[in-house]
Amino acid sequence: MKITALEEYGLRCMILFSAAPDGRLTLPEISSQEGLSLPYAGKLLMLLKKAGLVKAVRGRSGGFVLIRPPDEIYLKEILAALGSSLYGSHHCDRYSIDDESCRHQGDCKVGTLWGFFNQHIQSVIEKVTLADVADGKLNYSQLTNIQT
Amino acid sequence: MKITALEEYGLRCMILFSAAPDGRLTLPEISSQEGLSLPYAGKLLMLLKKAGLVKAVRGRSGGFVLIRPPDEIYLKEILAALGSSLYGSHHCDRYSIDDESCRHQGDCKVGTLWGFFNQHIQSVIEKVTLADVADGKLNYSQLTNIQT
DNA sequence: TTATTACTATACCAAAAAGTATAGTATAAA
DNA sequence: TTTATACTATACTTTTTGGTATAGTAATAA
Repeated sequence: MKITALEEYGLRCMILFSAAPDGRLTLPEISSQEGLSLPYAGKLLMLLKKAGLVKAVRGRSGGFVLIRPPDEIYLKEILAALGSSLYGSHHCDRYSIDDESCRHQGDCKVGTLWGFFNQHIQSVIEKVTLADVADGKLNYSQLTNIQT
Repeated sequence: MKITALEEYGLRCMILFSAAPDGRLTLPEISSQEGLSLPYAGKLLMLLKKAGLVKAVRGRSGGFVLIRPPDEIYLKEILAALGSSLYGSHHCDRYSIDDESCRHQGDCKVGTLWGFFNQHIQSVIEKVTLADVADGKLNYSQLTNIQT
């Protein structure tokens, strides 16, 4: 199982906004603070913008700002903008050998397992906000209680 | 977040053994039952063999068998044989831009988050066996209770 | 003993993800 | 109005993962 680079760096960028004095960051600032190349930072911010999480101001004194305060932005939105979930409808498309449908249609043992993992992760990220993560005060038992 | 192809297909192969009449399967059998090419099935079984989960018998009436009964093989062993965990020591190596160490050394917000997800997954797979998965009788609340 | 069937190993090709290069458009300050 | 600074878009290169091809070794049944 893997975290993708987009998820890793994209989330790091979002966290930067929480700590930014006036909530505004330019690409050069993001790039240098996270040690990313400028075009790559641009690529990440475009993804976040298309998902409606940040808005961009062009021109000389431009930059990016969060569309909402950090405590109103859920991790689920951020991660959805940067990649796909651990297990979803796309999964069987990807891993089916037969042309039309998965060989394990209707009785997919591994799918059930991945589904459980995904279910847990979704239940966490739909309740945890960007502010929670940026504060650095999350703890494990808190997260496992979150799902009810 | 993604499940790798090795994890997907490798686990499917392990499940096959649970259902095999005498517990023995040849590569051609595995290949045809899972719809994988013969060399690819071979690659998967070599990984599982190197991890000490199956043993191979060469020659005309050869094949593979599980090294232990399915209820004594834990998912953790299988998944470890097929790939790396969602979050571990390798993570910061991979995603550090600066040459020597990660830029977020000692205060990695995203690392904390991934760590929690990983912690949950590990707590499940170290207690669930291949037999549990093959039986298809797992359920979500059972899995969330398993971690204590 | 020989042919068949099976595992084993290595090299190779293809596709997707990761990351870079470059050229352009918009805006505000000088 | 010009220039500097910032966002935007597209094409390209590199690396990793996914998957194939092929040649070889081992063991058994005829």
